[in-house]
Amino acid sequence: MRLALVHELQAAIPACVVHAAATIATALELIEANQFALILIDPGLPGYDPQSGMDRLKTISTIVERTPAAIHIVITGAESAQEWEEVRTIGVAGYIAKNSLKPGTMTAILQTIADHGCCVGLMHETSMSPEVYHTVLSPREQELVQWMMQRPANISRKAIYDQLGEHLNIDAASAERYYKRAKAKLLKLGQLPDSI
Amino acid sequence: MRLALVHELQAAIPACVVHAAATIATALELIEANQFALILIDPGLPGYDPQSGMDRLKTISTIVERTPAAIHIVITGAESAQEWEEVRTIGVAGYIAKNSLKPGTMTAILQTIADHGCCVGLMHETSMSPEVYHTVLSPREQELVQWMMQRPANISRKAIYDQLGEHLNIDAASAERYYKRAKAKLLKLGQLPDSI
DNA sequence: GACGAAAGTGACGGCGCTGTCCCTATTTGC
DNA sequence: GCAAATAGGGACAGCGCCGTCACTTTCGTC
Repeated sequence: MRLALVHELQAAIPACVVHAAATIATALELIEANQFALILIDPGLPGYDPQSGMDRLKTISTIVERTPAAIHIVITGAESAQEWEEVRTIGVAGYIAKNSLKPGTMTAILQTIADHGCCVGLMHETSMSPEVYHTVLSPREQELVQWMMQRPANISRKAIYDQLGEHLNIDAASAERYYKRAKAKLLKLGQLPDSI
Repeated sequence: MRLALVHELQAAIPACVVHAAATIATALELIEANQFALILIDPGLPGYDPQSGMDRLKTISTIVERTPAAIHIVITGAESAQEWEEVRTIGVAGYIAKNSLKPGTMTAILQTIADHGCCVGLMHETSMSPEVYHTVLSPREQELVQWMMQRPANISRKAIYDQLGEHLNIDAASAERYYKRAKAKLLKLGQLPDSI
């Protein structure tokens, strides 16, 4: 889980160094030994950390107080607008619900913080369409299949190719070829979804 | 977060197809449209799902009842030995705490289920050493640096190379070269950690 | 002074993913 | 019927990661 966050961060910030801590104790060691520009805090479940009986708010404020030079973002599983208000007064710049953390969201969040000084929030899942992942497909192929499966019936495939070309900065023709290769792979392995 | 789980699964099971659902509603659609061999359930935070007021146990039992042919594993953030006992009687084969979910754990869990029929549990973090991730390093290099930083003072680097060679099925000499290349990269970019 | 452990550097083949280009049937719509 | 969209397959260069081989230098110790 930590790793997933690290990857999101690395995707959002090219050429960065990320330190991760499993417990509050190690986190406190880290912020004493290093100067961080950005700190993500996941307070974990209430009263979870075995090392200390600290609760969520105490955990957050402790870290924020000891690192006044850094920008702070709280990642939480149990989102709460009230908590967001509370941590905001402490000096936290962002508050993200894990549920709204899709690939790329981190980039957007950081951008918003950079622009509007601080302050971002939480939104609920909008796309509830199921997701399918095939190990035989490369990431690009995977993405193409994903997009194509979400295509509304009244839109031509060609339009999707164009969209994708723009979105990924590649030729629409290349996008087309990706999709075809992906489909061929799935067909050969008998993993052809009905929805294609 | 879902993605992280999917990746763990894909790493554990070569050549598989993974379906993922963001909500119980979509999950129920999926299990009606497909025949699954393995089902991971993350009941989420208590009373979280906006679509239904189902609580954790109800969510789990609903899914288990409707898919008698599948093996079920529950992934939870708020681990509880009592809950594990409860879901076990329902027919759940595994119970994993998110905190003990390190890369590779999934493989071990599935192996244990395959061997011992069912039944796996939860253990707390043992290694609390901090983790560092550099975008400039390739995964292999990253791993090498990680290992080397955890080296006890009384063990020669050569011994680590041998360990790694065995662990990764590569030449100890190659491991040595990886480490050196990684160090060179970090040095050139001024990101040299003190602990090397 | 000699010898071995450790450090630093350069180069190479293999492989998979990416993005591109080209060519041919079949189906769909006007 | 004709044109455009859809479907299918084959080839290629670039690039990064992986694993390997070889060579030089520095340091500490015996």
